[in-house]
Amino acid sequence: WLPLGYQVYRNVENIVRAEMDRAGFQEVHFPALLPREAYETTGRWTEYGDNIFRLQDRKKNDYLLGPTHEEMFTLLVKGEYSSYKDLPLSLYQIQTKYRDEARPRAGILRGREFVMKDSYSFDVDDAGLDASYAKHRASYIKTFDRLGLEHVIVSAQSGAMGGSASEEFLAPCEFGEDRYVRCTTCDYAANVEAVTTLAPPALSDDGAPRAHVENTPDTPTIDSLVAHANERLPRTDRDWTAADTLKNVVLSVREPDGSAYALVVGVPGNRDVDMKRLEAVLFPGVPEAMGDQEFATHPALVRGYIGPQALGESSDSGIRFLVDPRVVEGTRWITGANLSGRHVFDLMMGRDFTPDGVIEAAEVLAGDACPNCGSALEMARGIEIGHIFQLGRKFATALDLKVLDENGKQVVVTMGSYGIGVSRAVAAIAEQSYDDKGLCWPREVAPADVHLVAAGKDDAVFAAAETLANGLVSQGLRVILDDRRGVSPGVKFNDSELLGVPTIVIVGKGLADGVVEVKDRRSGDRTDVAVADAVAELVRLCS
RNA sequence: CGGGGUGUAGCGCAGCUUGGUAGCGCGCUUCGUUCGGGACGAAGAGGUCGUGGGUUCGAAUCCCGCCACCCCGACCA
Repeated sequence: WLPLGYQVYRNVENIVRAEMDRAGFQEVHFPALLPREAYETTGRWTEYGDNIFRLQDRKKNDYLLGPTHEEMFTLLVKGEYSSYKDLPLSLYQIQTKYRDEARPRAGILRGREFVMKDSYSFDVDDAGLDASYAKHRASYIKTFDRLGLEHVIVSAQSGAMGGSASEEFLAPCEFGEDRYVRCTTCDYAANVEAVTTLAPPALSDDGAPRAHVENTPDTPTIDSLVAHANERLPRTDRDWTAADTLKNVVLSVREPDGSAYALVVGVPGNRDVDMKRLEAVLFPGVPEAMGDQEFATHPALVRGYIGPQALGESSDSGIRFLVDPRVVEGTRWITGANLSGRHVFDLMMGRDFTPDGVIEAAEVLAGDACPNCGSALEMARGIEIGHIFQLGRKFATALDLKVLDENGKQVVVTMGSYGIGVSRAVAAIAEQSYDDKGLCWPREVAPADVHLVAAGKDDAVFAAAETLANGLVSQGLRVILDDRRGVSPGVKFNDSELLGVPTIVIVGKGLADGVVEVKDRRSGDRTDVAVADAVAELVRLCS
């Protein structure tokens, strides 16, 4: 962090802290260097996988650099409190976190060391957790508003945190790493990982044709299959499309204990399997495309012509088979016949095959139906700036955090955890506010209130600029004074726009008429202000 | 981890194919002129060519290893 950037960072951190304090949460501070034990107890020493930085001290004891602190906060509360009267309680810290990310990138937006504000709520019952969650949610909205960050709240997957309800705060940005959908009519919004598919109603099988196997040589891909079907086996009412086919994707899923199993996912042929969604629903299992070698050990699988008849845990192959929610009872599909060069047509779900269950793994497309109201969904990208979880009792149970309730009975505490990426927020603000001239900081986070440019060569200009700067500082404003001698005005003007301080004041040729020029960085509007009134006017502008 | 790319002056890059005196722009230093929208002239400073090895009379250039960084994918505040 260089001087001006660090100033912005500190402003962001202070706003986050102020809003936490205002909500009644208390700040604490843990070490980043933590002993292994607590993380071993909750299983996250292994479950968190390669993302933890692990190290040993001189005595060969294991330590980790904290990726998040649920365990430590749980132990803190366990040590300090023992009564329901002490709850509800919310604690937070603003601290450097370490995660050995598979792919750090984009500078400050995603580093392996970053600053996060993490808070944790503790309640005796579910209603209390709901209230604490709502309180954090409201506090986050206020915080991001103050930071000048446009944000959307979307349903999310809880992933490695576990727990039930989870929402993300995303800053819309075309360079964001997260994709999310938003309903065009109702208020539904969700990360693509968490979108639920609106399943069509089941169809009756009255009068439906029997399944029939057809020769479809050289059609290992969906495109070639659809083309072949339209040419040789045309429908009378309309053309075949990829959506009429059932694509069966073969995967190998590795469990945390090291074991692996084969999984086939059936999705309509017009959609790919979205690995992000798949990972989210299979967590902590880790899916990957099945390798050639393993593929060869499953004789039931005919590459390019895999069909559901040979799949399912009750079938001869015993291979687990899950389908997209759109594959409902009575729907008929073109799919592999488990024979090279052949496909089966009118294969009916429920009549001709029965999968082991349903899985949300097909890619989400713009225009898909909203699970709430059925209207079209639109797709956008965003930067994840906050994430809130209802953890429930996972950590409290593992670490035995209990309090006595009003009946004198031990009850397990229920928890929430809430994060804001503080250092990332700096990047998100920059991404949302820059223009073609440079940065354009919202006033509350800007590295200064006023960027004062002394434009000219006369000593009088520099003297007046310095006097004005002192006047502003004495009124509590933060000022950058560009008093470089011998640098042409154009250079200074451009630099002031590049740095993005919200108010730019030019002391220059107007001085002869007793005025300075006040420019709004964002709008570009300029006004002349009498030198005598400048301090008062700027104090008003910057408040 | 899989795929692609880059390391040469403070920054951005050319040179490498075809081995032989290390170059351009910006920035920097000094002097002079200029001074409200990225000024001009003159004179300068500045490089173990990422790193280790090999081939060669000779390597930034060819060969092998390693390291770092960037981009795309899976992971996340």
